[in-house]
Amino acid sequence: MTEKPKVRVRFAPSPTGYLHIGNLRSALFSYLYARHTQGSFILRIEDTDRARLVEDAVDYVKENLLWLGLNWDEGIEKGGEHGPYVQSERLNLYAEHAEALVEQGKAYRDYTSSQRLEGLRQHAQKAKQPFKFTKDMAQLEPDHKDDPFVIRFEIKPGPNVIWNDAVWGEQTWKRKVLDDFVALKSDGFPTYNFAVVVDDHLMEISHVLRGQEFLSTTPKNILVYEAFDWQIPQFVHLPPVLGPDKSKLSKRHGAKSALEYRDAGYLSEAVFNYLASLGFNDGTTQEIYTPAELAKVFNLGRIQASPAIFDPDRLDWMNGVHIRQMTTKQLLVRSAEFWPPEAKKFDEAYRLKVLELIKERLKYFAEIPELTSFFFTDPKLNIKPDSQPMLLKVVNKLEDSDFSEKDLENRLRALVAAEDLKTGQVFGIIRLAVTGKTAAPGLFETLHVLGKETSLRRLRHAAGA
RNA sequence: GGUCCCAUCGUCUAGGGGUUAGGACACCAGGUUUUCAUCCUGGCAACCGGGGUUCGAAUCCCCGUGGGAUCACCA
Repeated sequence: MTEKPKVRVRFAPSPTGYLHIGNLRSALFSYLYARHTQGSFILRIEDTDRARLVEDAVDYVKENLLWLGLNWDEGIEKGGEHGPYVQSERLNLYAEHAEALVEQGKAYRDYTSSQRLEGLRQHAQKAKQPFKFTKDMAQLEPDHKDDPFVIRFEIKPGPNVIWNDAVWGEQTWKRKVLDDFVALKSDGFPTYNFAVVVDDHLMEISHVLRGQEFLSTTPKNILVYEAFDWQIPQFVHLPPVLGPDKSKLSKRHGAKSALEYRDAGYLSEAVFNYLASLGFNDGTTQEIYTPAELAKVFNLGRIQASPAIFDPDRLDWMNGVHIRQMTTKQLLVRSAEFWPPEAKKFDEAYRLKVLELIKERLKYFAEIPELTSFFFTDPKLNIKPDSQPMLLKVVNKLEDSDFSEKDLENRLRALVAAEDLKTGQVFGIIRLAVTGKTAAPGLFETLHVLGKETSLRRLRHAAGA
C-alpha cells in the first residue's frame, strides 16, 4: 500500500494588469480540485516579462481571488516551504538549471542577434515555410566577448511526445514540429515554458490546471521534464470562456473582472456558482450550489472540453436565487455599501423591513437605491388632477387607522367596494402617490413600513390638500 | 498556411447503439396577486452536413463544414 501523493495545484497568473473571468475560472477550478482532494492550492506570480509588468497587478489578482473566496494555502504573502513564489526572485534557480542542461548537451547558448532572427523569420515567411528554429541556424560563438546570448532548449530527434490530458484525453505530438525554444532570455530571465517546468517541479505540483491555450506548449514542457528526468504532472487543460460573439472573452466584450461584479453588488458565492457551471457539471440536474458543495462534487473527469459562452442573464438569475436563499439579516450586512446615503438617517430595523420588501425583486445590490429611494425620501409628485378627489377620500379613510397591514387592507378594500371601483385602479393611484412608481412592493406592506405619518403626508400632498 | 483541438435547444448542459433526446437560463402563454417581482403550470426550441459500420446511429468510424487554440528572447 503506497500512500497517494498529496494533490498540489497552483494558480500562476502574470501581473499584466487584467484578470478576466476566464483566468479566474481556471483559478476556481484549481481551488475546487485542491479542496476536493484536501490538497494544497498555491499562488505563484509569473513576472518574467518585464516589458508587460503592470504596477499593482499583484494586488489586483489577490483582491479578485480573495473576494471569490479562493484562499490559497501557500504562495505569495502566505509563504511556504517552496518559496519564493515570485519568479523574478528565483532567477538563480532558472540560471542554474539552464546551465545544467547546457553542460549535459541538452541546451545551447545562442548568440543570434534579433536582427538576424527577424531576417530568418521573414525569409521563411516569403518561402511560405513555417519558421522553425533549429541548432544549425544558431550562432554558437559570440562575435565579441560579452555579446548577449540566450539559452535554447534543443529538441532532439526521438519518439512522439505522448501524454494523457485529464480533459482532452491522449495527445500525440510529433517532435519535428517543435523548435528549439528559448529557455533563458538574454536579460537573464527565463521564458514561461522553462520557468513553469522548473517551478512546478520544485514546488511539487501534481496537477497543472491551466487554459487550453497552453495545450500546444505542453510537449515542450514535457521534453524539459524528461531532460531533467523529472516526474511529469497530470495536465488538465481548461476550455476557454467565450464572449457572445464566440470569440475569446475579453475587455472588448465588456468582460468584467470579479471585482466589477463585486462592485455591482453580486454575491461572491453566486459568481462562484456560475463560473463553476461554465465547463463543469456533476451530472445531476442541480443548478444551485454553495462553494462547499461544489468542492465536494468537483472532479476532473467531468470538465467540459468544448468552450462555454458567458451568459450574463443566467448569472443574474443565479444571483437572484442566492439572494433569496439568504436571510434578510445576512443580506443587509452583505449589501451595506449599496444603500443610498439618505438611508443612513434611518435605523437598521427600518432598513431591514425595507429589504424584506424588495428582496424578491432584487437581482444585484446596485439596484437597491432605485428600488428603495422612496422609503427614504418623498417621491416627486406626478399625480393627475382628476385622481385627487379619490386620494382625499383615501386620506380620510386612513386618518384613524393603526396602520397595521391588516387594518390598511380592510379599510382600503372597503373604500374600493363603497366607491364601486376597480381595486387595481385605486391601488395604482395610491401607489403612485406614495412611492412615485407604478411598480413597487405590495401596497399594504409599503404603507405599513413607511408609517402613518409619512404615508398620510404624501397622500395629502398628492391630493393637493 | 502548418500543427492540435472542439461540435446536443439562442445560452449553460444531461444523456449516449433502440429515449416521447432530460434539466436550467432566456423567451412566450396561463394561474396566484393591488402593480412589479417571487412562486406554480404549460409552450416554443437541439443532436452541423455527407458517407460508412449496424437489424437499428444523435451516440462508433471516415470525410467535409464551422469554430477555437497555437506557431515570440508573451504568458
